Amino acid sequence: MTLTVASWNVNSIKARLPNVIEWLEDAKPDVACLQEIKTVDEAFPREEIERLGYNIEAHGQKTYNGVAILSRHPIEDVQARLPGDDEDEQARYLEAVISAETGPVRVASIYLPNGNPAPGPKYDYKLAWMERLYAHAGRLLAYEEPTILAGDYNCIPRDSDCWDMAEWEKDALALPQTRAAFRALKWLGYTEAFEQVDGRGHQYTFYDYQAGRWQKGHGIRIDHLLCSPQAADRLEGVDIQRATRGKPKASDHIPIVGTFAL
DNA sequence: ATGTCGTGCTGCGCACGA
Repeated sequence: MTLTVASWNVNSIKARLPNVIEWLEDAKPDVACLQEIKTVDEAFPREEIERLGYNIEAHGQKTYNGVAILSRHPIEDVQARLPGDDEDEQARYLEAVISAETGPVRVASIYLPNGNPAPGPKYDYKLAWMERLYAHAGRLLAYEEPTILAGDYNCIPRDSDCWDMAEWEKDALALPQTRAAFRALKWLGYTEAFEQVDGRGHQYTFYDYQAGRWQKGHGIRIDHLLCSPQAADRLEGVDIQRATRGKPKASDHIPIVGTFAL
């Protein structure tokens, strides 16, 4: 059996609904982790997506942030919010267990803080959030399950993951501390799916709407699938689905889809 | 290069976040 697990920052589920529906019909991911749904759960366009055969769990808020998990298989043990700060009201983390045919697969939909401008309180929040993710991701490894932490990490891992490092070296997405915190997740025992099966430079998942970035090929790779050993062992391929970015009313992010023998 | 989107209201243009 194969299980495909996708991550896509849709930049508003309501504004993006036609694009999301077309993508679900075309790519047919088994599991889709969405970010920046930008809506409260009550206003999530549930029926339109359920009609395509998906179960839905959402953790949203008004205007900003918001994450969701869509799955063709049953969704269990849903956990919203990243542990470690009860004061944190931003909807950036949703975790659940997917009952795949071969057994349980844990997935999380992650919208990691942007952190700009850096330095400053927003960057402090980003680094603190990454520390909380580190602590939680470490605890998840103890389950020894296939686990996929999918999301918009707002981290450019390597110089070759952007078109021009000179434009990014002082940005919260590429600062050494950001990269170190991302690497720390890997040292825990998580495998970054794209790096594992492909690893080429300049395979971008985000192109800013501004300044004709898409037309110029000026993108960055910031959407990632982090796999526990039990998921990494089953990883067969990763696809960055560039065609979605060229569609009318596209999100500024591109879906990344991992295929697992699960 | 202050360029483009999406949201929501101090609302029919603006501020904010990205």
